Amino acid sequence: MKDKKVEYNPNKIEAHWQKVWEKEKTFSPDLKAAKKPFYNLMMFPYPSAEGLHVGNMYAFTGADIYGRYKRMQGNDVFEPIGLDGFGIHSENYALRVGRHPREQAEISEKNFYRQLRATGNAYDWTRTLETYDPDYYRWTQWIFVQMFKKGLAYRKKAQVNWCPSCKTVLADEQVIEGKCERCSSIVEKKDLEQWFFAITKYADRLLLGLDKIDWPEKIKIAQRLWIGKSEGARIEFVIASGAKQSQKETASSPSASRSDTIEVFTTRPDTLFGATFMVLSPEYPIVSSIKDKKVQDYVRAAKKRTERERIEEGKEKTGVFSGLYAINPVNHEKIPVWIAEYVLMAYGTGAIMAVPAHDQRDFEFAKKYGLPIKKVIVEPRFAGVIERHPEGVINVDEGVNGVNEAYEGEGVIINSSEWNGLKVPEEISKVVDWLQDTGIGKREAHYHLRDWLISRQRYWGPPIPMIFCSTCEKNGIGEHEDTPGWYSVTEDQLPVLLPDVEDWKPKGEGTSPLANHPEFHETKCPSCGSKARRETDVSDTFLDSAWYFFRYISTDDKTCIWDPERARKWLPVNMYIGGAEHSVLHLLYVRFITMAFKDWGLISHFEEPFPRFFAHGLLIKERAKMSKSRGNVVVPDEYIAKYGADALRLYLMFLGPFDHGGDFRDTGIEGMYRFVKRVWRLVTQGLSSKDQLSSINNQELERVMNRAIKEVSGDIENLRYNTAIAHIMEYVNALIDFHTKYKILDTKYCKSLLLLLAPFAPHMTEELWQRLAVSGLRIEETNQTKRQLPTAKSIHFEPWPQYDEKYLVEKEATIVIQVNGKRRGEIRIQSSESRIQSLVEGKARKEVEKYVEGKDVKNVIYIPGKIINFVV
RNA sequence: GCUCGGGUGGCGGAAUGGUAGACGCGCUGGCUUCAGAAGCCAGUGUUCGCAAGAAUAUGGGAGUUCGACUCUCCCCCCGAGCACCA
Repeated sequence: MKDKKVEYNPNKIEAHWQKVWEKEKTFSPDLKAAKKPFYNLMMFPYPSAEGLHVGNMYAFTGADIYGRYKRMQGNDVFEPIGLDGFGIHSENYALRVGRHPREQAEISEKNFYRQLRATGNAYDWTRTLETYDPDYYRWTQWIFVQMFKKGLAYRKKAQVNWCPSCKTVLADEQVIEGKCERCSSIVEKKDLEQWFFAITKYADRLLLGLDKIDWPEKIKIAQRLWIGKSEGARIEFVIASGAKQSQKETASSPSASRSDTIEVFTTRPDTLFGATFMVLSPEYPIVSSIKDKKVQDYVRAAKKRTERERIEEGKEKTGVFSGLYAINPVNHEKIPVWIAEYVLMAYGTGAIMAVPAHDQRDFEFAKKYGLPIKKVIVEPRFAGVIERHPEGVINVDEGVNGVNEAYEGEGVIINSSEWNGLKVPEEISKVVDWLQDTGIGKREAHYHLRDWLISRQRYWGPPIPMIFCSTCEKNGIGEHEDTPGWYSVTEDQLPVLLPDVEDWKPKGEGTSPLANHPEFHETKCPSCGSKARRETDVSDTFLDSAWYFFRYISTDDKTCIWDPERARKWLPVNMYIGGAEHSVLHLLYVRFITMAFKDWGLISHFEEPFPRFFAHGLLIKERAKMSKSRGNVVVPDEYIAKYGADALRLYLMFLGPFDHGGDFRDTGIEGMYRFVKRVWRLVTQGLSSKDQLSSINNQELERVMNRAIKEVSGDIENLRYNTAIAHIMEYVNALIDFHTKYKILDTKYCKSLLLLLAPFAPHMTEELWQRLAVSGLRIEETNQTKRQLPTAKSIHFEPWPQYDEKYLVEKEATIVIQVNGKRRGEIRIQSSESRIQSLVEGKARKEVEKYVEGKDVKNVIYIPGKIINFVV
């Protein structure tokens, strides 16, 4: 080439376009005027000062590509970014580096935003938000106040998860395998009074809503299991009179309203006749009133162990007889009441009816302590036998003695008077109806989901906007009748500012550092005016991130939580992309908060915040998750400096399917950098005018282009970026071959190539697009030192290329010939002829004569245009 | 223990009933160069063979089918989530 070569210089190009896009507000849609709003959102990042690593970049780039594709399809795409920098994650980082969280937040913010800019994502930089900004957390606090006003926020003394290292309580969702979600310390149980959000009131809606949303099945299943609905019945057992314990009424608990009965929850009311004993959890209220020394020793030993120890001690069940008896309400048998660890206070009523014949745990317990086992369900194949025994009593001991497991499968009820012959599980419902009619029990569902423990004994978070007045408490007055002494902070007093204090580190005494600051917590009661105290705990980080996408649409308006008109236009979020690790944390909380907003009338046209969610895979390094402690965190900066963000974006997306993640090894980046340079060279050197082309038959090229458009479009729509890039590469290879052969190339092929590549490599495609617009044909070195603002419309607003089916058909078809399913040859044939089977068969037959010769052709299978198989 | 993903060349992966290994990395040989880089050309699952060619091959085993990486059943291995939930 004689032309002056135009060198590819990614650093220069990328910095230039990033500046231009931000200055021109290229990716800041007019939220009011937009005609085709498309809210493209990536999961909220929390910034640490190590900053953004390639794992984050992997996720964000994948989300950005989708947004850019939607923009080129004519949508007004809104792609905001912000920082979830309030809360325990950020505070723990500040602790580690020994800097005040506020100071650290400033450093992290600057660094994180710088890195995010360098990745070239199409963020709307005019609408960033940070959760630690008082203009933001004012509304987080406002949400808390609304929760309190609607009775969804309440205080309760309960056994809660306590992380001894983070020195705070945690929600159930934040305990992973008995360990702290943040620091992996073993979580302890503590009896503390805390604030909760009543997410369980939404359990059924959270469950039902899953059927209506387009989320990965995996995530939906995880949420279903977490919500964990089990349907059954609550059944009351009366304690047999004659038990001489003095039963003092203990602290009122919903599960033990009366001390002379024991209520149980069971999913198998059909086995009630088989209940031969009962088991109470060691924490069950009446247990403490049993004076027996053996009982109290057992209970004390059990309580001393952590939950984790109890589980780790394995399947070996231990227990002690309480001395009490209860009456089985259906057959009036007197059955013993035991106390055992394997029954958990936290689930159901903390007491169970034990049916050893049909529950493996009860079975093991019964075997160990020699308790009776009564079979009340038989396998379906015995159904006929039961009909011949009107009493429904057959082989009571069959399958029990000498067998070492309970029968938990489906079957038919026996030994249960009028229930005999009912099929289970199909007819359990009839049993429950019967129990309801006779007043023995009532239909009930229980959930694994617990209320969301929202308070944290930490500094770096939004102070919970509540005030406690002991005077009012004494008088039994409060904002609600049932919350004496407690008042929410009035709206005009929000935000309750987090004060700058020196002793911000967690103390571990069950209170927040703010408890040491009277200047913060001393206040006046909003009702009676006497001395009162502010709540000093802060709220959970997950509350900050549970509503951020509402705020993005109105960051310019400080007078309301969001502009309702914009909400109607922009919400719900069209596409949400993030990690699967939040399936039962963030993604559940967000759905709950959104449903609450709907009930409060803040929104009306939706209650699922994310109708479409895509879970990307995890980018790992050397087969392990990137983490500071492993020392395998890869930062994108040096790669961007060396190869440019465009090459790195392409490399990351080419690694494998976006929902699978991948292992980051930098060997492949070189190859991708070469690819980017090849494209650059092709477009800068290879263009000629149309007239020169008239003599060359470029039908094949036309087909390749249309095919590329079709494949790339479909792949991006399904977020299959790796194959999209592969198809772009095939297209590039075809263009280079053509150019090598004829030395010319029609500009339109280069243009379509740039358009297809634009979402992946936004900077270099913009640069080439703009140069093409200026020069029309041949790109030469322009005066780079005096760059002007773009003269043409940004490539990122150009319409996405369309393909035409008619160019996709090949003139010649290759038909593979098989004999008995084995490939034996192939023929090429005019596409028009491929429809005529006899013709194809004849030609194919000749081709594979040596394999068919002298044999009977029993069958010929022909798939037009693809394959022909002779069966001999 | 239960639930959900996976298992394909030296590597990442493609192909969801019709030519297994697209696309890329790596590697081998060649061209170009003073040299390097970059670039270009050819090759690259395994076994036998100088070659033509043949056999064989998608964790293992069985099955359905004219035809199976793809569907069904059993087993092995890896990863993720939940876990004494009554």
